[in-house]
Formats: sequence, C-alpha cells, structure tokens
Amino acid sequence: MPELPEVEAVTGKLRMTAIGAPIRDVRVLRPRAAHPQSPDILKDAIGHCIESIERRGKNILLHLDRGLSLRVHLRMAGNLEVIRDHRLHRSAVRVLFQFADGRGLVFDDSRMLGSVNLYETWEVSALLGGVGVDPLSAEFTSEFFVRVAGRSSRPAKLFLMAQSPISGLGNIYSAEALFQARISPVKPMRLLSRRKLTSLHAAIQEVLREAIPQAVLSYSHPGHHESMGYRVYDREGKPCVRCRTPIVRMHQGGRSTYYCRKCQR
DNA sequence: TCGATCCTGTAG
DNA sequence: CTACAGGATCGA
Repeated sequence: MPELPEVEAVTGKLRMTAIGAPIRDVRVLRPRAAHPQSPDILKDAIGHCIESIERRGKNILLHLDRGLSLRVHLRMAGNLEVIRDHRLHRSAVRVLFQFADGRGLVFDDSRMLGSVNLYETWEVSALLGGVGVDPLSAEFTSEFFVRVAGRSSRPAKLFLMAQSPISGLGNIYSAEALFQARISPVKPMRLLSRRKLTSLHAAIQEVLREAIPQAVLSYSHPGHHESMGYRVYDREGKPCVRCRTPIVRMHQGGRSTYYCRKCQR
C-alpha cells in the first residue's frame, strides 16, 4: 500500500517508538523476505539497538549501533510497526524483531514482495547510490527538475514513477501531480514547456505534502484504512472534479493510469 | 528501454 | 474463474 507519504508516516511513527530498545531476538518466518541475503544474516542484529531512522525514497533505513543498518522496502503490501507484545503478532508477519522490553518490531507483507536486509552502514549508501533525488528534499529544486526533464523522452508518468532521477513517486501521486499540473501522462517529458515543468514541480510537492498528514492519520488508527479523496486516481468513469468530463483509465508500463482527456494535454 | 515476473489477496 | 493491486528488478 505504501507510496512516499505512507512510508514517511511509517518512519515517523517508528522514530517515536523503535529507537533505543535493544534487539533480543530475530525471527525470520518467511526466509524469502531477506532475499537476496541468507535469512541468517538478520540474526546479526541481535544485541544491537536502533539509533536513527531515515527514509530515502521508499526505502526505510534503520541505523543500528556499531555500524549496522537494516534496509526495509515495503513494496506493494508491506508494513513495519512496533507492537506492544511480540507474542501478539498477526499471521502475515514475515520478520519479527523482539525487543528486550518485550515489544516487537514487525514486518508484515501479505504479497511477499517486500524485503528486509542487513548491511554494514557504509554499504547502504553505496547500495542506494542509484536512488534518485527525494522530491521532498532540498535538492529537488525547480532547476533540477527542468534539467532532468529535458534529458528524457519518456512519457511523463513513466518518468515520474521510474525512481530515477526522482525517487519516491508511485502510481497514485504521479497521476495526482499530473492532474494537478494539467499535463497528459503520455506527453514525452522533454516536450513540456518550462512553464509546464515548473507547474509540475510544484504539483509534485503539493500532492505529497498534502498526503502525509492523511497517511499519518490512517496509520495511527489500525484497521482504519480510509482511502483519501484522490482527484483522479481510481476515479474511472467519474466526473473530473474540474470539468466534469469522465475520467479515463489507460495502461502505462503495466499499471493503470487515470487522467482527464480534456484537462490534461 | 520494454515487458515479464516475483507473490498473495480480494473484488467482480 | 479473471483482473487487478499504492513496486521494482531482471533479462532480452
């Protein structure tokens, strides 16, 4: 379920709960979750505690003491949270970190597409060297955006979703940003005017910033997953909120793209 | 730079 | 039963 705002919500919550507690044991209930590493490697986290937590795009980095870091990727259906009692975990749990105080850090993932890996901290930066600029970081300037856009002939939506050179946008917020900026998802990036690009740059930040508080709310009420009101995503056949034209769904890169034929050109 | 693929769950 | 799901990697 997670895109950047949801991952941000998860990391924010973890920062308040998961830092400082020593890890007493690690259970890997589904070895594939550690792929391509051996699941045994996760056991090396035992005896360490989480010192800091960082989000890079959709990657979650849990930095442990003494030079180790966990990298968690939630992919389509993952979740990472602290539970009061590690014995009370649900069935979709793939990896369980038991804290010395009895609480547990739980990675669950019904679709088994996510991953949990343990690296030495210095390796992580190298490993994530290829991930692009985070759209909520200071590096994501309008100038940067115009520059990288000019170098790509890809359809706008595929460009936004590629995680490079921009990292963190997924299917929903790419569609939302393009709608907001009134740009067609199939328009080759380099053909967009500077004016359009500036508008899209602002729209990206706007839709993400707007979504974070919503994501925080939905993650703070377990089992209360209200889908927030999207402007185009998942609105096939429903009237465009701007011009009432029915929203269309098409396929791009194997994913659904929703857009308004009239507003977005 | 693309489609196929990894998995399971759920809606129609 | 099929289609589809908020992601990314891999091989051609």
